[in-house]
Amino acid sequence: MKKLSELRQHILNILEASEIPLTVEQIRERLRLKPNLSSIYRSLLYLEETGKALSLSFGTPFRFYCSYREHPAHYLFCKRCQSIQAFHVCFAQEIQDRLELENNFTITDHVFYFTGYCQRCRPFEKIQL
Amino acid sequence: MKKLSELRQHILNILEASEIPLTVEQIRERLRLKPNLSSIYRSLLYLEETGKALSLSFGTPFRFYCSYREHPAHYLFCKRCQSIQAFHVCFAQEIQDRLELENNFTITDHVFYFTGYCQRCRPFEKIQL
DNA sequence: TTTGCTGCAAATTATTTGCATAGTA
DNA sequence: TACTATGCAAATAATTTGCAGCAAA
Repeated sequence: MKKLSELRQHILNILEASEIPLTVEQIRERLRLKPNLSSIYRSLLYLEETGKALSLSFGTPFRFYCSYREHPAHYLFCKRCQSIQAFHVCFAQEIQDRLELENNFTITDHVFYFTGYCQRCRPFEKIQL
Repeated sequence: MKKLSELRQHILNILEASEIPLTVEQIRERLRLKPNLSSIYRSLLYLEETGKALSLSFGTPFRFYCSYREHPAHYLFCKRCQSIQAFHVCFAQEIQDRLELENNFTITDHVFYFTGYCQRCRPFEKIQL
């Protein structure tokens, strides 16, 4: 019988306390006794499998994790400084039902984010390339 | 002066011919003379930097690439068989302007997909975990 | 001649896995 | 006792990088 161990519960609390998705490193920073990274990865896998958490990436090589309680949130991801802002306008539901019907698809989640340049990084936009 | 080399042009053609995003391996399959993977990665980086292509991931450890010509397309991604379907309802523009203004953010792209179970994999949904 | 593109091999990095140990019902 | 969680070290896999040779302006 699988259990929501102390570590898993702590990680879930951290995810629920954050408005934006966190990396594994950021989760570890927020844990007092620093568990092994593999334990964190395994905990996150468990939380995903039990539908308590969700992982996504913004095109970066590493993943971000968020709780379902905070979800559905949607994000602005800065391509330069990799900062994240959340916004809470969700119109996915409007088309979700139609998509499920038209495509014979069972939708469980969605991911929606914009990428670009945040306030600080706007001046650097034109410099790219 | 950087150039759209033959390889880069071929890769762009492949991306533009595909309705759904492709992995690096899938791109390589579609190229007659099989170039080195690192050359493909470098070409894709170039295409991204010049705003001709875009990469995303569906939570998988590997990335998918698509052309801007096909973009904005949006996807249904099956968590079980990893198949992709595209749909073309886009309502991002409606809120994009508002988000840019409210958050002092310059939006360049967006990524939007639903995950779940496709027609074939629906019977397996309940079996998970 | 200079600059940039490609192949090859090695390095890098996030993530996963095997195994031994510790914790818990 | 039996089962699950964790730490540690090693493995894996996608991607990146250094460098030499090649092609093009």
